[in-house]
Amino acid sequence: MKKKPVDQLSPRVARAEHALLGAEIAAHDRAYYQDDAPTISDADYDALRRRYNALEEQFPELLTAHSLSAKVGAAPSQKFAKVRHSVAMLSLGNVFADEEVYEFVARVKRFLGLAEDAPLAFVAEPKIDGLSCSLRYERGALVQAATRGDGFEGEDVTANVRTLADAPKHLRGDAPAALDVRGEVYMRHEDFKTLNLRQAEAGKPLYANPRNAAAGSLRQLDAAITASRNLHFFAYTWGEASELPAQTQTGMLAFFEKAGLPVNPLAKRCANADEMIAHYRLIEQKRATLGYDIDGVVYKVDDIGLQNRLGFASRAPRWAVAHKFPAERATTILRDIEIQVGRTGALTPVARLDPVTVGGVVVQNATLHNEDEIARKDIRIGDTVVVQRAGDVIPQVVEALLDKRPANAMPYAFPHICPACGSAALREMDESGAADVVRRCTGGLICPAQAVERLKHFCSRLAMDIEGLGDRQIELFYKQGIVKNPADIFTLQKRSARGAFDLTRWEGFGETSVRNLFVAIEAARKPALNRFIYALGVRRIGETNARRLARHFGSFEALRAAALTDDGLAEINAIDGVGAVVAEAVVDFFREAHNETVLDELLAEVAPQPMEAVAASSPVAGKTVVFTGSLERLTRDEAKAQAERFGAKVAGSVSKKTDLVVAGPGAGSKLAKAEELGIEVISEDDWFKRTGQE
DNA sequence: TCCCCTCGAGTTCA
DNA sequence: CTCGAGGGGA
Repeated sequence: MKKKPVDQLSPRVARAEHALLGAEIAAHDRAYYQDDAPTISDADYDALRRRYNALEEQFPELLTAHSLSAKVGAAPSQKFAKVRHSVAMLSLGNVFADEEVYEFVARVKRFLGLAEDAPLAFVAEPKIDGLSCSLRYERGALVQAATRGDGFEGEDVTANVRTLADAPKHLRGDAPAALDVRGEVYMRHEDFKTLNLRQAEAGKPLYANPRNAAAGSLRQLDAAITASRNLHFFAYTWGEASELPAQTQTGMLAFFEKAGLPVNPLAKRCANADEMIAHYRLIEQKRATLGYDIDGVVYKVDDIGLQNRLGFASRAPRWAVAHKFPAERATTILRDIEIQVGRTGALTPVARLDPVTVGGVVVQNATLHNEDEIARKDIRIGDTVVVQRAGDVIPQVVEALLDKRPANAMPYAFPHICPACGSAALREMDESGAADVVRRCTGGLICPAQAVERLKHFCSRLAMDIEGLGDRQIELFYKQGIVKNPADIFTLQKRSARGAFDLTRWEGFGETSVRNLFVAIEAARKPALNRFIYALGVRRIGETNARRLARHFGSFEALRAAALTDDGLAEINAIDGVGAVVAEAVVDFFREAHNETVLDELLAEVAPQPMEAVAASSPVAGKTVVFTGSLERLTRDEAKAQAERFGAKVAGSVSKKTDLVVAGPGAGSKLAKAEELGIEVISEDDWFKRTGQE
């Protein structure tokens, strides 16, 4: 059915269609997000969405009728219980080039204090493109299975995993009292094909790729459906274990195999980087004939003792890395370049593309990063461009194909005024005269785009976490003029009661949802100090720096008072991890006259909670430690990593700020200095005892 | 002064 | 998830 262009509709017809579309999209959203069973194709869904948005653009009054917005991205499915992983399921670092593999090996050796040419064995195994799962075995019996989730908490899919032939109910032979077996649930190509044929016959939607099919099949309410999907499993690592049956990765794989768990046959022990890369090439060659999807090769240090010594950097283990196959690419036409204005005024160019499938996903937008990026790649509107999904997720424009460029294509002129408020958009210079890569709107307080983005940030999950005040609601409230700054959120109810406006008459805000919104707002009146500081959106103050400030000052008043004095600037600057630039940003924020007013208004409504004193969770927390002499059980890097894990700060030299010196044999001047200053000196063994490691 | 790591900010899609 | 830049150790 061909629909009339939106600009030919009467407002009445538009309203009716908008309402119908809203209901339809909401139903699809529910099917997709909550039931894991999309009822239409992505393309059809996108068409509905586009039409819906076009209606709103043409008839802005429809924005008040937003029954849809409240539901999008709403609470995840409740049908699976949550499972907390006792050992987190982390992701891996990625490398793409051979060169980086050599660097990885060198980095590992350096951390372990090994010579460059010292022997060190790794295991190389295919990286299966499925979904990670943790299978808990107690006394050899499968008792629970959980998805990865966010790495810390997943979903309980025990009933479904029990239907997998690859997941034995009982392990063969001797098994530890408790063992989390981890691996990948995946679907083979032939099963994927059969499944989609069946879906098509039943008039059901097709799965985009085997991974989605595996994910959709595992997260079924009815385990009988999972059983019919013929999912497979490879074991390749473990989480919590009462005891380990082996001391190496290869040993563990052998144990898995003996216990009746499938292990990928292409896992191979390699003596050095050259062998690892050779095995990568071999796997790459076999990729097409494996019968299942893989997206790279994983290298792990074989020795588990060494794995433990290496430990984890912030997000990923130091002892493993994924060598990814080159990202899949596609070509499409760049129709337009749109400029978005961020909370800090940053102008970000986004490419609007003709829809194209890349790696099983339809891509229509891709970030172009910044002005220089567009110029460097000489990307022009109308160009045929190559698109890839970086790290498998974020689409990016790789290059423009010059031989397909339309003759009239002009170099892209990046706007020098803000598209939202018309203010000049400038690139800040640092002292050396180098221009910042980002061009920023200077409209600051008068720019509506920045104001809205700041409000969204204020309400967001990691900040004030006000449920019911999502992006759409904030845009609406701002547009309607009832929320202009953060304090306005907290006076909504009062003003509503006075009859300044009636939310319940705005479609999409029934009495219940308005009541819930007000409850959520009330609940946000006593935020944790760190969240409150983060919510203010001070430049350069993200989650971590906000926490550092909160911990140091303990109360908002203390922070604010300090920011207004010169000594305060120095004090902020002295906080570990906070330097001159960040301290300056904090002080600038509090000294801005408009911010003072906004803060006063906000603090009349909200009481950020003082922080409890920094928890002394370990005996060395908060202490400054110096390691000296030759350590026999730890390398310097390890010692440092350990100390930081226990909340201590590591310094390179002994001063009166030092709390503890850990001295090995041969300690010289540092030890003497420590004794001179009367600082406590302990041995390496004492360190292990002190930190409760033995 | 250089280099490495961490942090902030911005973004996509399903 | 990635890029750029700040912070801090060498």
